[in-house]
Amino acid sequence: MKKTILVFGLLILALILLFQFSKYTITSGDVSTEIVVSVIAIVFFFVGIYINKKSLNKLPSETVEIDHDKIKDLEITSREYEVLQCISEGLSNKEIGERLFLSESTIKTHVSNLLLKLNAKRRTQALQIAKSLKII
Amino acid sequence: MKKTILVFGLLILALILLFQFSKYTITSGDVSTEIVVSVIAIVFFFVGIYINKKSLNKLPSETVEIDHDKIKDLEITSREYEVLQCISEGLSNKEIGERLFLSESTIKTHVSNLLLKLNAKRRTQALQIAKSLKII
DNA sequence: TTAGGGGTCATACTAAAGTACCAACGGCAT
DNA sequence: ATGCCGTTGGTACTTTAGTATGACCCCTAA
Repeated sequence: MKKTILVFGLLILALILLFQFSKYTITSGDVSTEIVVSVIAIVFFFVGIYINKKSLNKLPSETVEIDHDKIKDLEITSREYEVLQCISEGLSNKEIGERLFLSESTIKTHVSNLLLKLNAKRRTQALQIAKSLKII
Repeated sequence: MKKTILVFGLLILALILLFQFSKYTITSGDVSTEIVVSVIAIVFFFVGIYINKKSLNKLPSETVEIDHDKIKDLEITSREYEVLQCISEGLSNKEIGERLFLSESTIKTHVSNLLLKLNAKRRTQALQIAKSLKII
């Protein structure tokens, strides 16, 4: 946090200096206007990129597109997919049953089928596989 | 793709116009230098942000930064963290033990401590919590 | 040197997960 | 209408996960 303040402080200082410098050079006529304008443009262009990168790092922005075709390829049914989503939320079979108004037996059936279709031995492995396949 | 070319074409055109406009206004002296420089700075600042966003969208860029401070805050030890990573790979306690050359008992101890520290009831829930905390 | 923390391991137990098999119902296509 | 498939649910069982407790070792800070 202190580092961020320091960086931004130096940045603003540098920009003010650049600003004053450009004013001076343009009015004095030592350097051509094109070059000064170009320098300002380039500097602020990269400042924009830098600030943008910083702000993007703070938001997570998890843009993971779900591969619906893959789900169909694996012959995962809609119910099974619902159960898979519940598993990824860390719910137990009992809790999944309560959420979907089904018995724990049914959830076990769905989970077993899911493990077969995802070729997993455990629900945690199913999660890892499903993520690598961009299913969840 | 055609859209991208169109957008960039218009952008470059606008920038050239802005460039010429700034040259004209500075040399003619109608508008103060400060304002022209400010306009150029602001415009290129946002152009930088825009270009950066565009380029970032093209790469998938799974930039999930791990929050090491959080790990320390939760008092998760290095061994426990290793076990957590193994869990996220879908390994069983036995398999984790084999990978880390430890007994299954030890893994169970670490897992239990992890669940306490992450305030989770199950390993799947621990995964979900750890992900939300940007620990894994 | 002693207390505390991290790491290791064990036993004994309960709870949850997972497997196997069976059964029933409804929709849908041949 | 006959068969397939998805969905639901059950029983019975094995395996894995998780808890509780105690023990030992090593290192480090007080």
